[in-house]
Amino acid sequence: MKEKAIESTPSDPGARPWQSYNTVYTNAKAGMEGVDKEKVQRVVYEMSKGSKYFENEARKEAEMRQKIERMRAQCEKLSAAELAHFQMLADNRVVELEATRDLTKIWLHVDMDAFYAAVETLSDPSLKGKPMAVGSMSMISTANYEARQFGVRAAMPGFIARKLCPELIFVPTDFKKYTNYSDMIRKVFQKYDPNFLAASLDEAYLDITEVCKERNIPSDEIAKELRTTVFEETGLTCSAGVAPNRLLAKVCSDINKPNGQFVLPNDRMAVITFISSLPIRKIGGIGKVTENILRDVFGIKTCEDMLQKCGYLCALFSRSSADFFLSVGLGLGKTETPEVRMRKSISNERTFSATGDEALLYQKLAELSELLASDMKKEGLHGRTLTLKLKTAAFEVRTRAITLERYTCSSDDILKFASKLLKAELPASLRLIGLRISHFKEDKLGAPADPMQKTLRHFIKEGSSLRSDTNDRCFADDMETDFSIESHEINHRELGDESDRTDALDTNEKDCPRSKVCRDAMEITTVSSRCRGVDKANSPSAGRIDLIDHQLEESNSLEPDPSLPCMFEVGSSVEKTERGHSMFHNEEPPSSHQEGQFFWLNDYKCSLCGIELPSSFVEERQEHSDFHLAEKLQREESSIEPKSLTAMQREDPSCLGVFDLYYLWCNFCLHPSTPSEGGFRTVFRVALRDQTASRPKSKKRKASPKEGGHLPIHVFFGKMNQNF
DNA sequence: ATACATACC
DNA sequence: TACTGGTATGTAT
Repeated sequence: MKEKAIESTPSDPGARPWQSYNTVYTNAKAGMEGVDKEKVQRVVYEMSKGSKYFENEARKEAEMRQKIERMRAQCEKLSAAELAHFQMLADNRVVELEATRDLTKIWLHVDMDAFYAAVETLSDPSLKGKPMAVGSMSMISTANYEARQFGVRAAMPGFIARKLCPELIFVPTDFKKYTNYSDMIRKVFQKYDPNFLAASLDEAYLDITEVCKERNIPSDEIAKELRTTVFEETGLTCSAGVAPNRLLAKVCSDINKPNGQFVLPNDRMAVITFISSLPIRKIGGIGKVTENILRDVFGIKTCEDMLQKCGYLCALFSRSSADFFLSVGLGLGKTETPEVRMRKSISNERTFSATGDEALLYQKLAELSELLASDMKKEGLHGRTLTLKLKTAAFEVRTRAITLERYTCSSDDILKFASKLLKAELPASLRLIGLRISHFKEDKLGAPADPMQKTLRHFIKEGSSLRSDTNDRCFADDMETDFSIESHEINHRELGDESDRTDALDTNEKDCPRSKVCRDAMEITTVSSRCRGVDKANSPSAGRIDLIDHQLEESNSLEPDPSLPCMFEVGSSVEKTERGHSMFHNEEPPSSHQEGQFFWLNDYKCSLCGIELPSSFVEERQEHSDFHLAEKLQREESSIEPKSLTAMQREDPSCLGVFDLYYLWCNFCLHPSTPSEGGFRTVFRVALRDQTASRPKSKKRKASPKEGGHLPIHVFFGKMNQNF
């Protein structure tokens, strides 16, 4: 009796189960061309099979299949009339979208090659040439190109990666390091487009239209030059894509990765040709699920297919989704630089080994609340909507949200409501808890909501270029606080000690380019005012405001360094006292520091001598700022809490309130590394000089006349990272 | 306004 | 042993 051997073929659904287990990291990435994909998939499958994670992935996959089936059915039950209707709608929309095509801009997308891994290789050159991954056994952030040859990829758990590549070297992530390098490359980007858009630590979009025009250099040479400069500055390679819009530029930067570039000319036919054969998955915003849906429901594989099926797309998707798909089909994308990019939420989450221990869970929640509140304070954010995120031991994600009566940034509030939300979900075995705050406070006009809060405008002379006439409505005339405005020219001497002042600056100029910057800043007209409306000596509002009005655009000499957001003055501005602390509170400043000289802190490191702040300094300052904030809030009760900058304040810093400034000083200056995300658009710099505090017993400095409980603030206008 | 899903790095 | 963390946005209710 002859029986046919049961032979598995690729069409047998159960024969090669690994083929159907696709995750983000089984997808191809730059540098994975020669990889045995079949083998990688098999290993990934074998390592994952049977786990909770795997089961959840299977569940998600099934849901996706269901969705696809639903949409298929929807397609089929479309009548001929309906189809004709949507087809017409779609055709019209395509014409409308085509009319928006803008080929006048040249966008460049820069993407560092294996950024984290490359940085780590710089710090430890022995890693060069060896397969290496940044991350842990749980998760890999980045793999270098050697590791990618084994199928090891970002977003792959380390233990699977090790299976694929037993000799793989793991390096733990060190965000501080990457942020440092990120600041360096952004400094380069800024030269080509001061308003460039940072997409992440290692990616940015630059509008190079102007540079190309001004220097009369083709875009490919600009790209080449930029990449060379980045390499010279950092030793890191990057790839670039040039195209008429950001969507295409992003696609282009991936084409000749690593260490390459691709230019798509500003020509409609070139764009159409380019896009037509492009697989939709290459487009940013189209991920695994969308790819599957578009392929399995509509048979769409390339961007060209989007236009082919535009009638169906308009029939089955929302307006915004359909528009996006049609735009992709036309090769359209954003070409303008957004005015301001405001953060919309802030969150944190932690994964831990799954537990149902409620005390433990509440403890984690408390930790997250503290963390979140502190992050919010750093950015001056106040939000109304709190979202609790949970991941069960089975990897199911749940979110529970509540919108509060009033805005808050207090960890007590957060914990209180987060606990309520959590309580309703217990008992549960959880492996992750997260908290998010959104719905931030911002009144549309960007004015301080506190009528008692003086804005910088109050301290600016009539006719000053910073004064904008449009907004006097913000400030009632009947304010109790009275500011006597005294205006005077200010020179070096007034800001520092009498002795050796000029010499100090001159001697140090070569070694410390910063000192030049500061000297220029000091040669500017100052307006100072005195507030006597608030009695408390310590109150931030009882300060004398010294406003140094300065037009950055007209003076390149004050070009601020975005990676050095915080400025202090040796010997006077930063001292260890009740309300101020010095880097050098237990010792004399190093000899490289001159009395009255300004220096800059970057990641708590001094720009002059590189000395690092003692951690006690950081902690003390944190407490200090919290103390004052709490005190202020308590005192002000009803009204106004400090906040992040509004669009208007960015535009016109004279809208800034005194409390806002104080807040910025407390919470921003103390966290100089905070603003490294995002571009460089914001318009000013703040430093506070506390003359009321008692002087340390420094031999170099005699106690200077006290200012009778006033708290002077120096404000330097200049460009700065937009995210603070 | 809330819940959940998708996407990106 | 072990499958992240932070932000934005779309979709559905």
